[in-house]
Amino acid sequence: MGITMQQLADIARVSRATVDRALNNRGRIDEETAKRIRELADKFGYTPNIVAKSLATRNRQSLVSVIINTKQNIFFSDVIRGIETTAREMESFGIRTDITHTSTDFSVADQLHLIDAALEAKPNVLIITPIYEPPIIEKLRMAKESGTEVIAISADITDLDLLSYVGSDHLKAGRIAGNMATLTSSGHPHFAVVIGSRKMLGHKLRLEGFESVIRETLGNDARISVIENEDDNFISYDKISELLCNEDIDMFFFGAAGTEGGIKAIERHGRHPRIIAFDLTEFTKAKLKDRTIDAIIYQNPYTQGRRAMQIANDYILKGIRPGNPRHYVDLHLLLRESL
Amino acid sequence: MGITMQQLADIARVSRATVDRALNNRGRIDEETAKRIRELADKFGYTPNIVAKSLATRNRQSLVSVIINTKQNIFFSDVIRGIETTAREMESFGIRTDITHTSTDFSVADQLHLIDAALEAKPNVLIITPIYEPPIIEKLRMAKESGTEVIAISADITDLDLLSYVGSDHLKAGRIAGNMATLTSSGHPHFAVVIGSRKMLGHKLRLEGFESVIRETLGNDARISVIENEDDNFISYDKISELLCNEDIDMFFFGAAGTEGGIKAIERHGRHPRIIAFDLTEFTKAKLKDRTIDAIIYQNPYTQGRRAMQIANDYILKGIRPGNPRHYVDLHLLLRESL
DNA sequence: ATGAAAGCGCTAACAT
DNA sequence: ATGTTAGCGCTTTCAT
Repeated sequence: MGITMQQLADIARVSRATVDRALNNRGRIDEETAKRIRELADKFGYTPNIVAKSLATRNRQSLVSVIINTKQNIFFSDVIRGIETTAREMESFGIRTDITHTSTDFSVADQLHLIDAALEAKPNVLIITPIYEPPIIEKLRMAKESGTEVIAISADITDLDLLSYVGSDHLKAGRIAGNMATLTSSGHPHFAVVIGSRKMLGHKLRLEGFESVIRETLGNDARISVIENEDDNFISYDKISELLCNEDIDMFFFGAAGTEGGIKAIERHGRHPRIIAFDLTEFTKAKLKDRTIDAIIYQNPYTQGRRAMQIANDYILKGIRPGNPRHYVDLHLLLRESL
Repeated sequence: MGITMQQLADIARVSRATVDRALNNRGRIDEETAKRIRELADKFGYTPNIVAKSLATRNRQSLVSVIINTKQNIFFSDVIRGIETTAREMESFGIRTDITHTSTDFSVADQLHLIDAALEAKPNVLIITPIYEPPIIEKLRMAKESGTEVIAISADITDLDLLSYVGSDHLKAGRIAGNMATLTSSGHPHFAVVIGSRKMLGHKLRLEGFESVIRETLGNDARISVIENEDDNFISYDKISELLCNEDIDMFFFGAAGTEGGIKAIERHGRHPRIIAFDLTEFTKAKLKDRTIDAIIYQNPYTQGRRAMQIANDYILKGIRPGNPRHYVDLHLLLRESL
């Protein structure tokens, strides 16, 4: 435990207020004394007591605003749980959290409105799953200019100076799936990768990751078929049914939505290819349990929510900006016995 | 944000001190008023501000003592990192942490001495990797009686009323390894499980977990050979060399130490069985990278350290005792691409 | 440019 | 049995 502000003030023969001015660059202080105090602080290893600090500033209520879609996906309800748990812990520190749940898929215009509404309250940090469109990006840029830092969660935005992106490394997720695929197959396997669309960055990256590992490991001994199902279970069902009529697939990698339709098609067809899926839903969990699915790549939604909040809190409480603005949450490979 | 203690006092028409007495059972108060205040607190949803609380009690310095062996295993240096990181965060809350590193394998007598030394300072919580011997258990029981709660980390103790055991579920670890084994083999596989000794609880459980999954999944189609290497690399090398001369092993599961010797034997022999190992060391990491090892079961040592400290802190700061005294940290299955 | 003093929500020693 | 008061380490307003 280092020295206190009062002790430092005594050493420097000034008052606490002066130490405060020197260390927090509040101006109205002689640059000489300021420098002297800073050196002394350094020498004696002074570190502010964050508990006392937040007690003192608790009237100056900080605010974190969160805009996230609840219903679209079970994934997000776990993200929200992570956010809420952390929010409760931070209340004692005088940090309030305002969560806007959006219950349906929303348009760019909708999200713009929500952002505007959230910014009214002048939050210190805005946590959002942004739609990747120019008007949104522009709006978020303005938010930052007016003093609200932005954290993108679960969906990245590259052309904006974010406080952080918190989410998963999709390329890596694809590589892990590919790694598992090579371990669980032999001979000249034929793999099928099912995604929503190559136009979606996350999906595209997962596919690339998968393909690259397969090529590096098996070269041309393996074949890869790609199915784009527009995240729709029925398209998924139809396309996979068709594929199975013509080809002998050894393993499926479901890299996005439409897993249920796809697996239904596989079951109807009566074969037992290996299956790797993405994310833990009621459905994938049940299918992992009954051994239909062999492995699941898990993106840790709860942790994503928690980390985003922790980054917001560290920024508000200690003024810390993360060294690396891309915060990738660990990806886990779950087997039946991991549950 | 709920109401403050002062507000509650005003509502109840008493002083803050009385509210304090009522809510913290400090006695010297009329049972009637106490009850009335508790009801009021409930009604208005009063929750103590933990920040103010710890500021107020920071002179009453709480202490967490830690006894852990550093050098024996890289595993523990990660546990310690987790402990130290959390310790630093808690300093502002007036919780000091005292870590005793023990640099070599130690005897029961050594550990008894260390416990005695640690207890001198009357810590609120003692975090320790206990040796499972009666004198140690007896000593820890006394610690608890004299007001020091005990957290066992990475090694469980069953016949003692611990604040918590933090570590991994060895049976589950074995089952995950078995699960991976079934996924990566076909036909009538022959598995070899390498442990230190069946006499060590953790090793025995991992073996049992592995065997049970294999039996459930493959029945008698699979064969399992067990090797006990006394955690010694040379014994490991010899026994595995011998095994490989006589048998055709499809997969090895290294469930404890002696992995390096064992893998050396396998490499000398020139075969390429699948290999699943335990824990992330420099060696296993390198072998996972170069594809000698296919998968690693990871016990999250860092998280173990962190969780143990969090449990200690919650107990000290909020008086919370975990509902379940067995806190199992998530087990992760790592592939080459997970690194 | 610097200091004094009040206050954040709580605990604890000291009255009454 | 209950109240008063002085802190805990910091920020902030108001004097000087």
